[in-house]
Amino acid sequence: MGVPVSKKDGHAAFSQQKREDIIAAAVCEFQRTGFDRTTMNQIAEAADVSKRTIYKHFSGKDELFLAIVQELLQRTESGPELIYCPGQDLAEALGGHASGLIELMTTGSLQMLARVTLSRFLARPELVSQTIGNHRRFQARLTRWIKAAVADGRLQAEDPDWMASVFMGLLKEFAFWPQIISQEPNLSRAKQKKLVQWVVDLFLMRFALDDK
Amino acid sequence: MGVPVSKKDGHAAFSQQKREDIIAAAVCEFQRTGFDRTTMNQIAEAADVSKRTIYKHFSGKDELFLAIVQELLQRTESGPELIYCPGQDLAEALGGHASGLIELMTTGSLQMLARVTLSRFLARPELVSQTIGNHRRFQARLTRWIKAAVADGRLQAEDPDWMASVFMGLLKEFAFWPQIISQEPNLSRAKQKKLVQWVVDLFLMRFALDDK
DNA sequence: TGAAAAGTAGACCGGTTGGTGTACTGTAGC
DNA sequence: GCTACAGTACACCAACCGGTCTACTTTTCA
Repeated sequence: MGVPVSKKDGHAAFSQQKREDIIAAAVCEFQRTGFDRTTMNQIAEAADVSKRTIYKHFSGKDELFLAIVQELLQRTESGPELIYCPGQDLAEALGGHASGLIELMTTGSLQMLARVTLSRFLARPELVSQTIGNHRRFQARLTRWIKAAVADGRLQAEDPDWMASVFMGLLKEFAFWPQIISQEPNLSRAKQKKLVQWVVDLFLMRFALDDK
Repeated sequence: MGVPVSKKDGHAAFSQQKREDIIAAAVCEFQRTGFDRTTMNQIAEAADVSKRTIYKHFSGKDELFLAIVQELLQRTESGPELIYCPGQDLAEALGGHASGLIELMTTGSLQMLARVTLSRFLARPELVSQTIGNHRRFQARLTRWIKAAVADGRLQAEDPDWMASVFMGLLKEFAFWPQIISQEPNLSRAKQKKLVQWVVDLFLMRFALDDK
């Protein structure tokens, strides 16, 4: 059941490769045709794998989907780090983080993943709590950083979750939603930079306690 | 093909009623079970109509879906009006508009419609350009208002689309996306009010040329 | 090298579903 | 009553799809 992992590590290499091929193909096909309209045969063919092999790795279509969600979570959660250090230049730290986030959001493969999972989550809302849980999860790092900065007396003592949402909301409004929904082209480097600067500026103008 | 309209008006009344019943039922069922999992039989039963009748009105499931999207567009586009008047209190105008938007976003039936259409749009991106077109369409009114205010010398002369997106993005981040995706409860009246005030405040602090 | 594990090809099945065909009723104008 | 058209009831179909089975080959590694 689940992932077949041999006792000896080396044994899994070939198998692991197949598994990844399947996931990659599934993501691609789900994105192209949507979850319901994508057939297992289609995925097998795209992965260049026998259909039976898919069922050796995953109990069924649903588990395949879950594996994809896990992949998405892993990728977003291993995103840009953000650690608060006293005396740190706030603008610089925030700017770096924002750039990292935008980089992540503008990755083609991540966008595809996001479309697939979002589409399914909208159709079956009960899946959200079962897999992702709280959507604030995606701003946990930022929230933690803000808390530390507040505790250090450099940001206003408002609700850190609120503050993080302001920050993320602005980034997403320009660098995520239009691309995900309307398939607008990614922001150019120049526009990315301008956006980051603008958002960081706004954030600090509104929430910073000292200007330096 | 299309809507069957008899030569004599009176004749169409019954037919028209049936058509509306079908759409209403389809909306309801699509919301409950999602597009793909909703069957034509199910819709027919919910509409208290023979399945054959559905096919007399719509060529198939897809056309039924399009009719529903039209309904959604109509409802959002007949949303809160916003007209610029010289000498107008900017904060008041923006605040009123924001409240209207939030009211719309927190309507249960609209949220469900949004989920159905969004889910489908994410799965079949080509439908977006065929139906909604540009996503800025939903902020057209606000953009027009901003343009007028800029022309009147009361707002900074930045890109009005950008400014409108900042405004809308913040509202959506708190009053739309969490509810649509994670099924979070709607904002309480108090929180709504606080959000509106906060966003309007921020917007004017950043973009207004005079403070009064 | 050889046995166990993994992968393959493709036939197969049961259930579902969008959509039709058909024979019928109800109604409204001529 | 006749014609035309909307609606109805329901059997029916062809296609599809998730998943299984089987007999077979390939890979892995002790």
